[in-house]
Amino acid sequence: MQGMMGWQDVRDEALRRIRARAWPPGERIPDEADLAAELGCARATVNRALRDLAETGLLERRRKGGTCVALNPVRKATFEIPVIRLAIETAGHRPGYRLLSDGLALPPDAIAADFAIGAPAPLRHVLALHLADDRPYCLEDRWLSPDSAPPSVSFATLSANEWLVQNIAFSGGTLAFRAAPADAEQARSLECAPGDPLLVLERMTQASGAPITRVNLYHAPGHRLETTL
Amino acid sequence: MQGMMGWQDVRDEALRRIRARAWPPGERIPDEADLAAELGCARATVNRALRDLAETGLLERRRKGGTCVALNPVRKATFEIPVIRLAIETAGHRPGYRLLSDGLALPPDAIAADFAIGAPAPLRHVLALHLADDRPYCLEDRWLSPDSAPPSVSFATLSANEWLVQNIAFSGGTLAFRAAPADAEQARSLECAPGDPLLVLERMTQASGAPITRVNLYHAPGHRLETTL
DNA sequence: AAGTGGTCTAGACCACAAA
DNA sequence: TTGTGGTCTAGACCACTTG
Repeated sequence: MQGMMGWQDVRDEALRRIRARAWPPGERIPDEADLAAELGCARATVNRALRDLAETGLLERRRKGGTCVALNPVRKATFEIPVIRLAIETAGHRPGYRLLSDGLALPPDAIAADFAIGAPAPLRHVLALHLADDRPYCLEDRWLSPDSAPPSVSFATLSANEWLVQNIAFSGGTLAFRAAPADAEQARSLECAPGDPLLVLERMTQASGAPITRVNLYHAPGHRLETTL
Repeated sequence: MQGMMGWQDVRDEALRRIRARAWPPGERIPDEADLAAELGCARATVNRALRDLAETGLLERRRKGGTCVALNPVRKATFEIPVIRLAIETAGHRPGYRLLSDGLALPPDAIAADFAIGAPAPLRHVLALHLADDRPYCLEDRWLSPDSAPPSVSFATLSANEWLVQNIAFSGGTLAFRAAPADAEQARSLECAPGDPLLVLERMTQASGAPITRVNLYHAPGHRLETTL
């Protein structure tokens, strides 16, 4: 006995063979049963290990087709999207929050399209500024479906971001990054110059298929969103 | 028998209870054995389902502590980072590539720090432009460790991006997004105006602990990086 | 038709952390 | 100390897909 082979050990051994080109890119590797026999463990253990590598994009698995080393290992980067206030605290700063405006308004076409509204209808529009150590951190520009938050809910002290996370059953959505120049209003809020490049995070949130909220987060110049591969 | 309960069914049922507040945020849920008995399946099946929900941040699990519904569900967004050429093709465009410069140079301090170089030493510096339908798509600004690519390797027709993916055993690294104004040279390459906001993707790649390459990808104005939650 | 991964099961032991 | 999740096992059946 060469010691207990846990699924992580099996995964590491497979990784070693891939990196050593013992299993070259594009090649088919032995099937689960053979590997289990060779490594002296159950097939379920091998399955767990190879499934893990497949999830990270290093292996491609197909029934009957077997398991191959991916030709173009697609890197998968994972970002954690916490509540803004927590992100600020985690970075070691004192969070602050200021509601700038809150009322009904006609959404621009791009937003209306996201809400799949036929006829133009006013939506609740909330503008708020998040601060880190009293300096502008990001500008929250949010449109809300009437179904999501009753008008009685005030975002004066608790950000919509936080209220929604705690009160709405989230089920899906999309996320996008882009860069955009600060317009006059954004520049005033974020205390930067108009035209300064801002990192924009666009989020669309749905619950049970229906759009709940559409938010743009305009981050102050210099902001970096980082993760580990 | 109420039909076969697969682990995905168990996961969906748990999701339903979380959203219906039958399992309120912060509360402890029944342990695996109880759920298995209630749902009429094996504990391993319940384990697989709850582990899945824990990975997405909806549940928090601790040995002996049991399983709780997360108080502030941290969303995890996953981006797929393919080879640039494939990203362009996937978007339905014809990929193009042009090497702009390739030679030894002294890296700026920020880059040198990433390579953990004590004394200033020249590194291989590659500038290349990726095109989509003959229009600028992104500018690749890359520094290479001497260990990674032998000087004999030419990036004239095959991008460094692609060569590295296929020839270097990747093991880890970091990724960051930020927004930056185009400088004069970037503007010329990307055919935009100086100062235009660019979405910058900074990537640092390591193999077995040693830095391999450091790249900045400057995306043409208007570029959006999207994903699904 | 047949090979391969996907999953379920029942039982067991272990590791960790809370009481 | 003890409860809970983490994992392994051996065997089984099924689903998909390729030849």
